[in-house]
Amino acid sequence: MTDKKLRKTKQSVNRALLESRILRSAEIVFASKGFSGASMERIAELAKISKQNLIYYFPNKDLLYKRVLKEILDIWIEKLSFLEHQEDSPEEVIANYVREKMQISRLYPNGSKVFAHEIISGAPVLKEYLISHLKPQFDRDVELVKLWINKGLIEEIDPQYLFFTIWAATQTYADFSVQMEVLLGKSQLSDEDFKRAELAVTDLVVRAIGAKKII
Amino acid sequence: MTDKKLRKTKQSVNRALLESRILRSAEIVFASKGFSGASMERIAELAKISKQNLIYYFPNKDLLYKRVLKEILDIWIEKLSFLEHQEDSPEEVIANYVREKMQISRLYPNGSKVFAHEIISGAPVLKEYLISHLKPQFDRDVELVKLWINKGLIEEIDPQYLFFTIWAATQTYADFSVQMEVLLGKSQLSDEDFKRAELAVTDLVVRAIGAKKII
DNA sequence: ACTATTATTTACCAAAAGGTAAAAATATAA
DNA sequence: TTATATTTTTACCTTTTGGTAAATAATAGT
Repeated sequence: MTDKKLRKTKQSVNRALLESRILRSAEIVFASKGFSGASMERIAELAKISKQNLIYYFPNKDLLYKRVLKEILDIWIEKLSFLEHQEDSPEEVIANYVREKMQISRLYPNGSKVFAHEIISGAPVLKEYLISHLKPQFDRDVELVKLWINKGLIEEIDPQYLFFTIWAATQTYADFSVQMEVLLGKSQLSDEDFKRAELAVTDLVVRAIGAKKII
Repeated sequence: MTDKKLRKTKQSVNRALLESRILRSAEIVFASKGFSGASMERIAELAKISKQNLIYYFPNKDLLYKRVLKEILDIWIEKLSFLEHQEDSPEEVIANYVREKMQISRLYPNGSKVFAHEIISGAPVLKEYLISHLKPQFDRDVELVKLWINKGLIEEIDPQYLFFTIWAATQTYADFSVQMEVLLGKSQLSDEDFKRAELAVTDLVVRAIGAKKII
């Protein structure tokens, strides 16, 4: 008997496709309504299946919510490793970091919003994760920045608040996009807008840490 | 007959007190659960009255929500007028602006969070307000910054993105406070933390616009 | 003291929503 | 082709919740 799980049967392929379609739909609904405001009915509707069928794939709302959160966290972990490019100069590392973070806001606005809702609500689901995963990485990254300062590579700046600022300044392009659209008089932020934003934020941070301007 | 509305009878005093107690409770619940997740029952419970009694004061949830939003917007309008201190230097104006915005995050974290939930959710209630009130003020403020640049008072910087960054960097101390608490290893952010954050953000922005450091 | 107004409680309801159970339909393995 | 496993649909149930209606209590005005 061939392995049930690994064989790419018609069913297993469809299942994978459908699951990711559901996750995308869920992301959209959670982003725009928050956990409580998101209904399984609405998520199912977006995914073009029945509510009962949705429940067949994700037995309950909590589980679905956690899966959506996990997806965006996985992306962050994968792309936002501050220490991977230690050989680069501080400017390059930071510029790259800002670029990656901004890319995520661009490519995964809904996941970012779900995360934002969760944190603003007091991180009822993610608090443990923040403690066990994010904090250790944060502490390491802070140490690296301190090292840069001690070596005189960048200006004296509080590393912790530097990170908070970078996160806020990049995350805002996902979370507060509606406000920006209104203020910029556009119905949607364009690639151009994101490119300019990326430059503006990078520039601002690089200037602030006293590193040379890049370009 | 003396004016019913203006006389400070026992009832009218209690009413005012109770209404503000309700609004504070509502703010807390909307902040931590979002609009849909907030129940009238829970708000009433926090305000120590019955649900029916709550409904007597605020006939429906939408209205209550709008009142909570209005409160925080009024505070912002009152405190965040960029043009009021035109006689000051750019550094002073911006430093003052950052300080005020940070104060609001400090003093009204729940209102700030309610606003954040609303915007992240696509501003279903506030969109019109943003267009009619915020945009005009934004446009004026942007013009002032452009003037500064043209006069050579500050470095060339994109004014729009400068504002987005300031807002994000200050707002984050209200919205993402839980994340910071975890990362800083504290159960609550202290006055000291906010003071340091204020300095860090001010410093960062002031450096970035190429103005002299203030202290 | 009596009346009118305001505040609070009690009783109730309809809609929404998460979820269970089981039948029916479809696909896969032999 | 037939038995088995997977997927989808149908029917239904319970809890939560925003809200209505009306009775009761408390306060204010005369």
